[in-house]
Amino acid sequence: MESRHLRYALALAEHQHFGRAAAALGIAQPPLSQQIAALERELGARLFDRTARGVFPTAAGEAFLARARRALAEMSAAVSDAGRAARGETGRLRLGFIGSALLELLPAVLGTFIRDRPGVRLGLQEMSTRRSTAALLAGELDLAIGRGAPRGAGAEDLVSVTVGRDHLVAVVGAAHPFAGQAKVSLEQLKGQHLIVAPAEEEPTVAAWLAGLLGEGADTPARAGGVTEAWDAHTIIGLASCGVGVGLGPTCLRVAARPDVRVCEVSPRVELPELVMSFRAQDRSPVLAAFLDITRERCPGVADRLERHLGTR
Amino acid sequence: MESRHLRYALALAEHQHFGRAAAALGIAQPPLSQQIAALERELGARLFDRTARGVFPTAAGEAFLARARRALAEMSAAVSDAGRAARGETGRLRLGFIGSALLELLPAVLGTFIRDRPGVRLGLQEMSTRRSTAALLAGELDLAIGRGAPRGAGAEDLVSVTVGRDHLVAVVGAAHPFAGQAKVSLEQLKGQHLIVAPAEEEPTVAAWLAGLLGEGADTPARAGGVTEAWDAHTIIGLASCGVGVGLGPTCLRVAARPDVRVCEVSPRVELPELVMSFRAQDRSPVLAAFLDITRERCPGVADRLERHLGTR
DNA sequence: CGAGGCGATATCCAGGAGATATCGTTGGCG
DNA sequence: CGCCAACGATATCTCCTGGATATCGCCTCG
Repeated sequence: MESRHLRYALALAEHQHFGRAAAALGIAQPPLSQQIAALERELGARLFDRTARGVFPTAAGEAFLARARRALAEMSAAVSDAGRAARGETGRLRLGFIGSALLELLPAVLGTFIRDRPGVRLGLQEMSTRRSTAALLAGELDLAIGRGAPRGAGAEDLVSVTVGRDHLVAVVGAAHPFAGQAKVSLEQLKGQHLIVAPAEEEPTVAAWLAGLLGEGADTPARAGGVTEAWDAHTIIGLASCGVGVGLGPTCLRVAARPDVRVCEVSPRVELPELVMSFRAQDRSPVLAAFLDITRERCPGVADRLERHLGTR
Repeated sequence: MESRHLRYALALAEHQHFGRAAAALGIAQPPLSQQIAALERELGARLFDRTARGVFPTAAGEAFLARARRALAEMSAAVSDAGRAARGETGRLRLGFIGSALLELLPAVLGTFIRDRPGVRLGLQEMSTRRSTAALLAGELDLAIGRGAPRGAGAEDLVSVTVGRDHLVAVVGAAHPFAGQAKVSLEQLKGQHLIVAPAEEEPTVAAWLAGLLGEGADTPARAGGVTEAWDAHTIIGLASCGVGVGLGPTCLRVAARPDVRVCEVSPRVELPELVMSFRAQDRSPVLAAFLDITRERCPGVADRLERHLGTR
C-alpha cells in the first residue's frame, strides 16, 4: 500500500464520484477505479458502496479514511518540519561560553537570534574555555566561546574564529587611591591585593599574572596577595567594597557599576582573544544561522568567518 | 512523495548503512541511494550525513523521521482499523426495540454479542414500532425490533424476519379473583378494568381490544375502563396492586413478579409477531454479526433469516 | 423503452523503480 | 606511504505497473 492509495480514497470520499474525484486528482477515471479496487483487494474489505446516488464509504471505509487523513497530515508535516529544520527555523543550539561573552558578544547576537528563530531551543551554559572545548568535541555543545584558540587533541576538527580582542583593565572601588586615574602602571599594581579569575580555569591570564608578579613560590607574598573570583560581577563586587584591585578583560567596563572605576593598565597587556569555535563538519543550519547573525552584528568578525565557511 | 520514501528513510536511519538497510528492505543498494537522493531533492534538504563511520540523520532528518514514523503507524493502523471494522469487531449498532424484546429476545442475544464484540458501540433505545421503523428508514437506526411487519412507504427497502410469536395473557395481583385460574375467558374480562399499551403506539393490540370490547364511542364505559401503560413493568406493577387486569404479550411471564399471577386468555388471542427489521442494502458487518448471533441463539429464527440473507 | 450517466473492464503505452555493473572516495592497515 | 577493502554514487538496462483511451454493462430517469 502506498500513500497514493490514501490520497485516492480521500478524494473519492470527498467527491463521492469516481469521475470527479479522478479529475480532481488529475488522472482519468479508470485508474482511480483500479487503484481503489486494488486497495480494497489488499485490505480484504470493501471501502466504498457504489450506489446509484453516489459513492459512500462503508464502516470499514470510514475507519480507514480517518486514519488516512492523519497519515497524510503526518506526511505533509514531515515535509514542512524537515524544511523548517533544514532552514534552521527549528532545532537546538547548545552554546557554552565564558562569562566575558555575556558582556558584549552575546548581547549583540542573542536578541536578534531569538527574535529571528523563535522555533529554536537555545541552550546557554556558562563554562570555562577548557570545558566548553571538551564538550564541543564530545558533541554536547554546538558552539563554544572561550578565550584563546582551542588546542590539544581534536582541535583540528574545530573551526575557531576570533570574535573579540581585548586587554587587561583594572577595577577599583570609588574610594580607592587609583579611582581618579585613567591609567594604572604595572609598578603601582605590585603592592596591591589582586582579584583575578582562577588560574586553572583561565591559564592564559594566570600566566601573564605570574610574569607580572615574578615567578616562584613566594609570588603572592611579594605582592599584596591574590583573590580568585569566578566571574566578572564578583570581581567588580569585590573591588567595589575595597577588597583589592580587580583585573580582567576590557569587557569588565560593560559590567561596571557606578561605584567602581575602571582604569587602563599601562603598558597595555593584550589578553588571549575571545574565540568562537564549532565543529568543522557541523552542517547544522541553526549553527549557520547563528553564525550569519554573528557576521551581521559583529562586522569585524565577518571576513574571518567567510574565510572558514567558504572552505566548508 | 510516496510512503515508500518514508519506509526507506526509516530503514536507513535504523541500520545507518545503505547496504544493510537495502538488504533489510529486500532491494539492492543502488535503488535505495536513488530513492533517498530523490527524497532529499524533493525536500530540498539533506536528511542524512554520509560519514565514514556510518549514515546519520541530520537535524532535518530527525524531524522528518519522527513524523515519518507516525505517518507509517497511522497507515498500518488504517489497515488494521479497516480490517476490524470490516470483520465487525469495531463499529456501531443502533438498535431500536419495543419493550417486549427486552424480555426474551434481547437477553438471549445481547450478552453474547457484547462479549464477542467488545469493540462495538451498542446504541439501545426503547421505542414504539412506528418510531423504530421510521428511524430505520431514515438511517438513524441499524436494526429495529417491533411488533408486526413494517408497512407503508419505504417498507420494501427493509428486510423483516419474525423472531417471536406470542399471544395475549392476562396479569392480575395475587389477591385478584382470577389469581387461582389458569385461564381467563373473554367473558370474564368484559367487566374488568384493563391495563394495556397505548393505542397510538401499539395499534394492533388496540385493534384487537376494540374488537373484544365492541366498537363505538362508549366502549370503555361498557367494560370496567382502560388504563394505558407504556411498558411491561408498569402493566405488571399496576396489576399487582389491584388496579385491574393487565393484558400483554406472552413475554410478560418473564417479567412477572412473585406477587402477580399470569393467566392464559381463552380462547387464545394471537398477537402480531415480534419482527426484527434492517435495511436490505445494509452490508454492515456489525449488523451481520448481530444477525449471526441471533441465528445461533434463536434456532427458530435461523431458517427465516437464511432465506433473506441468501438473496442479498 | 430509449438515452444518458457512471463505474468496471480491456488493451496499450511509458515512466520509473529496481537490478547489475562499475566508479570514486575514504579510512585502515601492513 | 601506499595498497586494499568497504561504501555510497553513478550509469545503463529491464520490466513492472500506473495511467490513458476505448468500450462495456448496468442503472436511472424521462
